[in-house]
Amino acid sequence: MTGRQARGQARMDQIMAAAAEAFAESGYEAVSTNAIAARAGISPGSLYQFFANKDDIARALAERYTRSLSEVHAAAFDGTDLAALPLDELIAAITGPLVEFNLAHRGFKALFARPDLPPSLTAAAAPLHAALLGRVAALVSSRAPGLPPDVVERTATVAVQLVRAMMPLIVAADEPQRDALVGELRAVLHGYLEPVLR
Amino acid sequence: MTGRQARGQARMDQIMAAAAEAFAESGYEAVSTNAIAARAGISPGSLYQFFANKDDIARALAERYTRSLSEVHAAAFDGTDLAALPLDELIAAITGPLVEFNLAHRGFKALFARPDLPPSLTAAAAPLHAALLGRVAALVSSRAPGLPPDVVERTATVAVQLVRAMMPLIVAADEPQRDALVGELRAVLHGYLEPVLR
DNA sequence: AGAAAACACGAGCAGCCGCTCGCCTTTCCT
DNA sequence: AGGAAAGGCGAGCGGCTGCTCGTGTTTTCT
Repeated sequence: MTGRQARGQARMDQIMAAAAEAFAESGYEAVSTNAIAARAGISPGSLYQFFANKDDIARALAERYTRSLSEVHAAAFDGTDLAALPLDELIAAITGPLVEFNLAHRGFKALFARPDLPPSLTAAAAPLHAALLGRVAALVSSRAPGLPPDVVERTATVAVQLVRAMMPLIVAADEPQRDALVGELRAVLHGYLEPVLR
Repeated sequence: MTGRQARGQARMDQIMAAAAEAFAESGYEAVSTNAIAARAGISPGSLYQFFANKDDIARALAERYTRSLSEVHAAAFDGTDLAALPLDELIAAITGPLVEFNLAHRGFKALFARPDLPPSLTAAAAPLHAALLGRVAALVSSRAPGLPPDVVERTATVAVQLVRAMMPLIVAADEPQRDALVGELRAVLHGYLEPVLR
């Protein structure tokens, strides 16, 4: 592989970092490509040497987030034997890494949480979301073996939605309040799941 | 009051209806003013005879939604003596009208649920949101008199957020699934609130 | 009837957007 | 050393957007 990989890769990282910041501040479509280039300290032309168009930048960012988040999922779900844990600890073991991820990558929400995201982003996020749902559903099913499949899936959907709903509150809060809100998230999940899992 | 109130008011309603549809379909900034005018069957120039600019259309829509929703709130909270109701019925009495409102006005979410809405909209929605929070907080406080004020407020914030989180799921679902999801919403609220209210 | 106000039109303006293209510089390969 | 690839630049293009303005029509006054 010849080519300028060191310099080029560094530029791509610069651009993606600048884009992530800008998207987190102002949202995807409010940010112009020229603004991203300026923020990265390069010219508009240089930006298009590495990315085909604006969507491509988002796609690359999404891919990076997706990879990172899927590692978080793997660590959270495949680490210890979750089936044996008490519900409280199960919830804490899964929500903990998710909260950390969202705190560390604040641009993530800005890209994926919007209601009208570009199709390329929906496509990029779909497999990850489906995998997460599947993992949660498997967990629900294993802890409440008698449950009909449609109830399992609905329960998983709602649980995932609850986490996504509380995340903006948690991320936006300052440190002292944040821990309390994480506690509330766990209380919500516990209150919802405990009766279902008998 | 002289002037063309009948014709003019009818035009304003046309424009707002067209805008609400378009916003619900594609989101606020994806919709051009020329597209709104075309959809309303009038020229771009005519549109600007009734609205100062694009934000003004959103503001007028928001105001209409706000007024309507505040009536819903009033009916839901001030109707019967909620303090005497069992928790299940209290939750049902409040969530019911809210679900109905969101089903009837699907443009509402499109305008207010976006993370980066124009400042004029945030300003328009803020008092309503604050009032809702206050009502919920008052209810929580009256049912758990010993609770510290900051806990009351946090509980109300979370409860409101839970409703807002489940609403997109409910609105997007088809009829048979919808009722199940409304049931889930109530189960979530019950599971969360019951321990807090002892 | 006649004047004035309100309504309606639609070509087109200024401005921004995503993106290109011609030209130069730096880095790598042999 | 010298050629080729990769990186870098920034003026500016085509296109779309929110919005205007001159002109013409309809309605409501006295």
